[in-house]
Amino acid sequence: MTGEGKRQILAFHITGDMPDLQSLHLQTLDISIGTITACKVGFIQHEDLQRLCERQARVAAALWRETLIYAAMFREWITNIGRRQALGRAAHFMCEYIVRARAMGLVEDYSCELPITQEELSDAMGLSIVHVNRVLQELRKLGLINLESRHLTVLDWTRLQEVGDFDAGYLHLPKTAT
Amino acid sequence: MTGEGKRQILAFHITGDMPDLQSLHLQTLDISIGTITACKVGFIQHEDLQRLCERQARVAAALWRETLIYAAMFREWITNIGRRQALGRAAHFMCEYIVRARAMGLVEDYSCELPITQEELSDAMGLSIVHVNRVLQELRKLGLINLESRHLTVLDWTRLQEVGDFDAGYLHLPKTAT
DNA sequence: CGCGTCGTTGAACAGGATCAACACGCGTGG
DNA sequence: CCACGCGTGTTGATCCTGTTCAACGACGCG
Repeated sequence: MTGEGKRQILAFHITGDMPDLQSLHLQTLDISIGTITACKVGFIQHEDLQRLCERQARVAAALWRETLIYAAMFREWITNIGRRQALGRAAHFMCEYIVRARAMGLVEDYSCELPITQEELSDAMGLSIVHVNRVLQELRKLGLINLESRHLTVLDWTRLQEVGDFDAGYLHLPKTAT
Repeated sequence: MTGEGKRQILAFHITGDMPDLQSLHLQTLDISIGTITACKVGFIQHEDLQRLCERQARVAAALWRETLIYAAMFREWITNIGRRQALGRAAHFMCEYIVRARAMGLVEDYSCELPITQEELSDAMGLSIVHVNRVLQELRKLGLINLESRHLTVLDWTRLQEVGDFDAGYLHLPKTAT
């Protein structure tokens, strides 16, 4: 939250993600984490994780890698918000979301759940609610996506990527998943 | 660089920083790194660093921590660009820069070198050059900073922080440095 | 049935972008 | 030594993308 009371959403975590890994080696938590759907959450104490990492360098490297990929996503969001205008920004978001969801096995035929309200989308993309609404309509009108009742279907993957100027490289997924 | 040819600067590194740590555990580099001043750069092979981290869990944790702090800065930039308007955005940038510079011992009396052109600033803050110019003038007119010939002086630290809605917590510096 | 959340729409507004000049300092080459 | 070009900073005018405000409709749930 900004001092002015504005919210910025920094990431959406999906099944299998470890949201709090970002603060593993930091004393204070500089963000807050919340759920937007019903969730099953597993907890691991930081101390336990740290002790594990001390003994198992391989595990440490894997988790470290995970945090680096999140950093790459943060960077991509910076350029998305800083340098792309609303339509491309939204398209880019949809591309990222569906690629990540697919990597978790949540996508069937370019179609997946998107349990995110337009208000949350606006706080993630640095736009107003009203404009998010209009941009989503534009994406629908262009025949790129179908989005209703929390369900996203990508109708034209190639063009959606073009509009969103999207390249999945920064997600560092195994090639089979892309 | 965006597909449209627009540039987004994601971070400025100063003396003592390790710019490429972000790709230590990633195969492909998804960003590019350049210098904007004359620099002395030391190189360490990723493999050497990885081997070191395998044997020295302490070192690994310290470097990992470093990357996490960068991730925290990326997050702060997202909210800065996404949710603050130009004046506050610039003020926030100046606050972050001078705090980081001070932690490296580069600040004397709220004053340090800022070898960054307005064009680079604009690409970092997601603004146009012209608007950066005007916003900097505004900060000067408000008596918050003095910025000329690559030299930044903060004239009113308290108010600059207020205008920039700045809290140094996310930089995770030792308390003595703040 | 009533209420809250979410999505949608229209109109007016504003923050910042874009375009086009120009000023200034500096290094380089003629 | 001077002219020139380049990078950088600055200014004014106009345009446009996205915000804000305000209202309404649809839906689900207690």
